[in-house]
Amino acid sequence: MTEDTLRTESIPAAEGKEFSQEREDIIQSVQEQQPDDEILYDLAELFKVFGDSTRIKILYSMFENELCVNDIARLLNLSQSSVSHQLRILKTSKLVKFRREGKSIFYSLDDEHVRSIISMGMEHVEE
Amino acid sequence: MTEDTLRTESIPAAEGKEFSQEREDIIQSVQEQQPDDEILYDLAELFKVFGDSTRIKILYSMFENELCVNDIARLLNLSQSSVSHQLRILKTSKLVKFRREGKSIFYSLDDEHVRSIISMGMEHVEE
DNA sequence: TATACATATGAACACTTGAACATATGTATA
DNA sequence: TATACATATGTTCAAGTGTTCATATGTATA
Repeated sequence: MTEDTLRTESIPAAEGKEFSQEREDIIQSVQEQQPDDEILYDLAELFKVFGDSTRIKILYSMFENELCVNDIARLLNLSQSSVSHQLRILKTSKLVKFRREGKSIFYSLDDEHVRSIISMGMEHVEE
Repeated sequence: MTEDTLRTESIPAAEGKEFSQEREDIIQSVQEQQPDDEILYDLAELFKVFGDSTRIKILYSMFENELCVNDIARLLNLSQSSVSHQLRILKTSKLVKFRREGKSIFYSLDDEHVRSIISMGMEHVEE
């Protein structure tokens, strides 16, 4: 029973449980279920966009209304530049859409996913 | 018609649309609907936790199985230290729970909210 | 209790990022 | 087209953050 060089894992041979092999199987199973790294990377990038209080405030302000940049800036007491920068990020992530009306540009949430994600998060926070 | 000093807003008096006042009303309405800053701050903090690819990978690996620190480290090819650090963040945010079994500590997703949030994000990403 | 194993923690460092400021672009009107 | 308004963009900088390395704590067994 000299399995010392088999692998680095501890195998409690006395108990005969083969604990390590069980873990290996689970790890392999998880590995197969795990989405591609690229997708998980994109997923993290998505949440990263939600992970800033300024952007969350902006998103929430558009929960039921479309608003123009200046509206948001005054509403949240932010500089126009800051709002515009953040809106660009939200635009890039396809979280908001926009339409032009004269000199103003009206922004609104892009789809129901956005509302759902925020709502889910809210439920978790409000516990 | 010298309304120059009234306010900085442009009021197209010619059209008589009182555009500015309409915006003011909307802004006030949104302001009343907006949750407290503190809540939105917490919400952003929550999403911030999801907004890191390492943590997302860790969370996803526990989607259907409980795993110990070492499992995760090998599975995702991360250092034990890094996993432990990230798990602490996930623990603090109440996204994962854990139980001890001998020398190992098994982690798993804390509740269905976590799964829901990830799934919602996935839907958005997979478009 | 001495040892090995599993996990947690602390400190240092490189990297990322949001805010501010200045400026550019785009649009409507006189 | 000159002007004013609305929005967008580029740059700089301070603050925040993930990883690594070293080390500490906790647990089981000889």
